[in-house]
Order: sequence, then structure tokens, then C-alpha cells
Amino acid sequence: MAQETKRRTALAEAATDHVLEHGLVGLSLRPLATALGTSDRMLLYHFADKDDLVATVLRVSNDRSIREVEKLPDGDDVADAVRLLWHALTTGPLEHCQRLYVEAAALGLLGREPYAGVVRQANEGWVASLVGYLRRSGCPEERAGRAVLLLDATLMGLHLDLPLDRDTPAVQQAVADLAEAVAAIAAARPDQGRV
Amino acid sequence: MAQETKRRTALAEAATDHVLEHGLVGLSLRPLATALGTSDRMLLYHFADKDDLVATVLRVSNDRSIREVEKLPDGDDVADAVRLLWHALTTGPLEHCQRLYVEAAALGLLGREPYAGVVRQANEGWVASLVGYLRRSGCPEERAGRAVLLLDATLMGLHLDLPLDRDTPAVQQAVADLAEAVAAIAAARPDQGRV
DNA sequence: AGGCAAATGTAGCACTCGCTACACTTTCTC
DNA sequence: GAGAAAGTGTAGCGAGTGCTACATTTGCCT
Repeated sequence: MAQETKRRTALAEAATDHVLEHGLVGLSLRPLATALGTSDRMLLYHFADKDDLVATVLRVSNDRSIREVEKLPDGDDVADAVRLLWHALTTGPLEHCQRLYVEAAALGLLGREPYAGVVRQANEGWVASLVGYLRRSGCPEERAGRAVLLLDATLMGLHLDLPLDRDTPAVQQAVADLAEAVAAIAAARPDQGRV
Repeated sequence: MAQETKRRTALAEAATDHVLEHGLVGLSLRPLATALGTSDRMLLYHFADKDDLVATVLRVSNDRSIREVEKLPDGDDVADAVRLLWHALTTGPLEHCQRLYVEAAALGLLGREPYAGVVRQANEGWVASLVGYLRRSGCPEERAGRAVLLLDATLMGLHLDLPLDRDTPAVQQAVADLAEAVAAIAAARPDQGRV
């Protein structure tokens, strides 16, 4: 049932596209199936249940995000990397992926499954890819994790505010400030600012 | 129908308590009414429809948040203020309010009403109260807005990650780094780091 | 060609949803 | 005390939900 058949994979990709466009909340099988040119019966044939489908969609979206970050050109320095990352996260296909992740994380805030579990797992891979990117852009290994935690949290928060501010100069200012802050962490002496 | 009767206000407060505890997603009138010792019929008598109720709940929660920030003791400096704010947001009654706001903001990410509209309105008051708090803690007026945008976004993002990290040292490190970053903005010469 | 398993269509079950119609009681007003 | 208004209970509608039973078709293997 849950094996990786060709058809299942194709459905997962198509479903992910649809969810990236229309969001997770209120997602229901019949409209989704119609949009995909199939039937709810088929979705439940290839996926164990709705939760299985949603979990799969979240994993597909997360994989896309990570793959996109891996393709990103290295930044000249850490601050530059942050700016490049923000640009990628708000323009390319990553914008919808990021939005979906924020939505799933919010849905998992109270421990709702399958969101909480999948988000926890997805976050690990995402953070690791960010750590790798910062390192490729010159961040010392021993401070990359610390830098990424601040970076990731702020990127999430900015995404939450995006419908309010869109790409106003204020947001660009915030991204610039974030870049400085992350660079400061990367440049600090190992014990500086340590709590 | 939508006038501010005593009963309506009481119901709104009680409903807010319940929503803060159980979240917005999957909220339905009958279980909510049962928990409140009334009936769905009554909720729809005092509120125009479910959206009206939800919007009211979000406003009540937001008002509580703002009132709590106004009661916060001033920080010795901006960095101290950030730390005090984080402490208040993660321990007191504000923790649930913040979580609810994050949830509502995420639900409004695709423009879903009533979330998008209410969140937009709520955000204004919230940002204003943060600006006031930073100013009371020594932040120059002309840079308070810029500082708050970064501050608010990062606080949101950290809240999104809370179920993952809880109060690990890593999160405390991130808060400390955020405090430094916000203080740096507050201390910068007016044109420094300006985009 | 025959057989078999994967894939798909049709129909429907049991349930919950927001919301409403209607009747009834309580409370306030004059 | 009569009448109006506000408040409340009961019952139910129509639509949508996830999911399943059953029958059928499709496509591959020998």
C-alpha cells in the first residue's frame, strides 16, 4: 500500500504542487482529486489515509527546499549569503515551499499530527542545509549552528509578516539587519556573546 | 446582533480562554459551546457567524498581549528589554496569546478571512506596543520601528520552533544573539547599515 | 489466449459542519 | 399586570468530510 510505486510518486508530486498553491488548511480529498484529474478513491488507494498523504506532501516540499538551497551560489561572505538566501526564499519556487512549511509548523504548534512529527523531521534536514550553506559562504563551522538558529527563526517570522508588509523597504531593511546580525555571530570570537 | 452586551463580552472572554488552550484549527461551534456551558445556538445568537466569533477572539487575545507588554517593567537597556520580553512571552499568559497569533497569521498566509484581516489589524497595535516598550527601555525613537520589525519577526520565528527546541540552551543563545542584534540597531548612527 | 494482480469507477455509510426555523421562557418597561 | 423584547432549547436541513464495499477494467506475464 505504502510502497513507492511510480503512480504514487507522480500523485505525490502533483498533490504537492496543488497544496503549495492552495495551502494545507481546508484541504480535502475530493477537490484535490478533482484538481489532479483523479478521484478521492485513488488517493486513498495509493496513500494509507489523508494524514499519510499530507505527510508525504510536506516531505516532498521540504526536499525541494533543501535541493534548492544546495543549488544556491555561495555568498561572498555570511551577510551576502543571508541576502542571497532571502532573495531565493521570496522569489523562486521556494517562496511557496517556505510558506507551506510555516503553515505546517503553525498547525503542529499544539502537537497536532501528522504536522508536528513531520515538521520536526523536516526541520532537521532544513537546518542542516542552511548550516552547509553558511559554511560554504565562509562561516566557521563551530558557529554555523548558532547562526542558523537565529537566521532560520527570523526568516520564518519575516515570512509570517509578508502578507502584511510584502517587499516594503522596511522588510528589506530587516533583512539587511538580519544579515549583519548573522555575520556578527559568525565573526565573533568563539566565547564572545556566549550565554 | 453584534452589539456589545454583557453576555456577549463574557462569552468572548470564555471562548478566548478555550481557543488559547486548544487552538484555532479544527475549532467548531458545538464542542466550544459545550465547553463553555452553552449551545452553538447561543454562540450564533450573540455573534453574527463563526467568523465574527473568531475575529472577536483574536482581538481579545491581542488586547491581552498588548496590555501585558504595557505592564512590563522597562529594560535597563534595549538588549535587556529584549530578554525581558522573551521571558514574558514564554512564561506568563502571553505564551498562549503569542502562539495563537502565530497560528492566526499562518492561517492568513493565503489571504483567508477572517484571519488575514484581523491579523493585519492586530499587528498594528502589537507593533506599536513593542515600539513603545523599546523606547521606554532607551531605544531612540527614530530607530525603534526598524528594531521592532527585526525583533517581532524573530520572536515569531522562535515561537514557531518552540515545540522543536523548547527552552534548550540553543534557544537561549538565539535570544541573546537577538538582543545583541536589536541593541546594535538601536545604537547605530542613524545612517549606519541603512539600505 | 488465459490468468492474475494492480488500478479504477460507482455508490454509499456514518459523521460533523455552520447555520436556521420555531416555539418557549425569562426579564424589563410602561 | 400587559406587552414587548431579549434570551434559550429543540430539532433539523443541506452540504461536505474521510473512508469503505464491491464490481469492473486495465495491463502484464506465461
